[in-house]
Amino acid sequence: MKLNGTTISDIAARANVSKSTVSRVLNDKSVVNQQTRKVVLEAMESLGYQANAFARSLASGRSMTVGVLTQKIGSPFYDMIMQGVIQGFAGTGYSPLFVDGQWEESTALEVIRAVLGRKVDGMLLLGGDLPEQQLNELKERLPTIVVGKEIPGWENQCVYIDNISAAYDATKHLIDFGHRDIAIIQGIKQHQDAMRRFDGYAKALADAGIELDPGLVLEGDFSAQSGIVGISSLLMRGKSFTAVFCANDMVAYGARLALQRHGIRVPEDVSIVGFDDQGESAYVTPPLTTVRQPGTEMGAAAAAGLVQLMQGKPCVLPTLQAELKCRESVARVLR
Amino acid sequence: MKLNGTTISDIAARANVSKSTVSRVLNDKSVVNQQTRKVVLEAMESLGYQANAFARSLASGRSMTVGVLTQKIGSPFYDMIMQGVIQGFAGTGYSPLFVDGQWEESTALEVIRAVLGRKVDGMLLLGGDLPEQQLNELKERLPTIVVGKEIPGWENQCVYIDNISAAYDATKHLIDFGHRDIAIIQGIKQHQDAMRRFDGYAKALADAGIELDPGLVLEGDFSAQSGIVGISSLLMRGKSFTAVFCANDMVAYGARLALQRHGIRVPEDVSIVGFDDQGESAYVTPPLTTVRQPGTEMGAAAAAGLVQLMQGKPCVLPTLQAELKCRESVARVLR
DNA sequence: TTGTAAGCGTTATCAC
DNA sequence: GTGATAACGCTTACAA
Repeated sequence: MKLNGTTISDIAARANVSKSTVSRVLNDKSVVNQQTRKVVLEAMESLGYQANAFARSLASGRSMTVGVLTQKIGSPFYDMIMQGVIQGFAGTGYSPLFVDGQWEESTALEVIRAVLGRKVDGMLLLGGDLPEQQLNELKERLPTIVVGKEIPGWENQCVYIDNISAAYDATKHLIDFGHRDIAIIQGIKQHQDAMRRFDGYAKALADAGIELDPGLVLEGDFSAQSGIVGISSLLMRGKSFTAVFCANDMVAYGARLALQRHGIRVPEDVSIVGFDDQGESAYVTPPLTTVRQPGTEMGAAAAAGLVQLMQGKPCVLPTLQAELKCRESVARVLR
Repeated sequence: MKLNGTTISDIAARANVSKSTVSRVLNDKSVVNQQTRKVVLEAMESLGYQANAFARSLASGRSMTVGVLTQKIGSPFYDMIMQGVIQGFAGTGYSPLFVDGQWEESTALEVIRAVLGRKVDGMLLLGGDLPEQQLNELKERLPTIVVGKEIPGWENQCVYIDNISAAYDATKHLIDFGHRDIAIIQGIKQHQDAMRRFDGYAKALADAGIELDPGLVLEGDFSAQSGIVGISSLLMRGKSFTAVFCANDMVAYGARLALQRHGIRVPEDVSIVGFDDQGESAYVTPPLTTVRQPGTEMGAAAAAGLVQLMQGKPCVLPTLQAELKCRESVARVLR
């Protein structure tokens, strides 16, 4: 790992060729004499040459960098996606530049500006709620793909799973196990995923001929704390229920804890299903039945698609399926 | 959010000044006439100017970017640190460029090369085990700070907590509660943190006059699975123990699950303490008693220190303390 | 306080 | 196949 400031000229001199030729072998595109190429390569090797990415970008107009806007580095689900994104770009020559929008529109706009100043060749938006106009301006300007959200008019530039049918399946699973009084603790209200998960829940109930009881739908914000609050509210009001569908796994953890605090057993007395299948969920007690979102695959698919787009090729994004992981937090209700 | 390719010349023309002047107001450093500055600023505003970071870096030699080598984006503890790093750089003008070493030396070296090609002004190393020589070459070349690890000869360039005394405290807590047969499920063997946590455990036992029973020390790798395996091994061999100190929280989750599978209650029959205090730990059942590592603070401190270093100032890194969070996974042993 | 001009390390366009 | 040479957009002495 030599760490010097060797430039293209140095190696040109060393190899007795012109800068142009060096540049050619560097970019591998145009044809260079086998022998010449070899000499140049050797010169690079011995001088420990490392191309200056800035000079390259400035001259070529391409940065080989893509901006990745996250909403909160550190959230379990987006971490999976980020992993996938990293994997997806590995070996493509593009480097992801992560910036964090912190769930705030103004912050998001600001970091996007910053990243545009770095002349990224493309943009990956992980979740988040940018105003439509900004979104479209972005899309106009450079290849952009959105992960974890469906946006009208962005067909083929969004990677997401069908939250409605995933939530439908989760709820139906509960119904199949004999549950009828199924509570739901929701995610952040304006959040697209949260709304769709509710819709799926409602639809499953409707299809099973179960009337939706507003007293069983609780607000929440994707946090464990909101799971605790949700259960407490239910209990305090004396609502009877045998199952809870949680907006995500963190909410499920909180719900499970609150239940146990009240001496209510999971799954014997109350069943729980979560959403996301974050890493811990297979190991909590009882192991959580939850909807697995293929986060890694989503990230990787988005990255791959973006690379296609940046190379001017059309891109086809796969339709990814969520999958219900049946573990041990759901039991058949005794009748 | 205008997204055009306006350059310094455009705004120079618009403001009837030279490029140099525009550059001056851009960099805020040298003195510019109040009136002139105002005109230039207005021109920038109206044209939606966004400086080209590459051209800037190429000309100035500074990139205002720092490379952050992570070991595995997505691991709970490093996520906390990353959060802190992002916060720490916010508003400083520097942007972190995250690259992932994947716990592999060759990968790490490769991504470091890549990041050096991007002419980062500094490096932040989050954990990881680079060979000493590479490390020192790096340090020679540019401001570098290591987080989560103590390296001899890098005094004042490492941010870490004292794992030995943290593990000592955790173990002592168990001892204070009357436990004497305390098992430990370790982290990855060569890992510095893992070794120190073992040392702290051993020291606490020794200080309490408890002989260390090799049959109670289990290998592990920081995964939940290794927690399960550890407990199973203990049980299979019929070892008697009343407490388990786990290398991290994931291991603790696994241990707790394995215990429950065997009908052993936590904390009534066996107490557990973890390490890290990842976000879920306060909400699992029972809420986990664990050592809280101030990950966010560590990341932020490292970032702040690096900024100092990059500006040629000396930096003082704070000594951060781990803290035992007593929750509900530890009980007094009945005698 | 402001302007001129020489780079910074590459790529890209022409000739040769 | 290869080599000049002009960009690329900005910073920075050096003058004015």
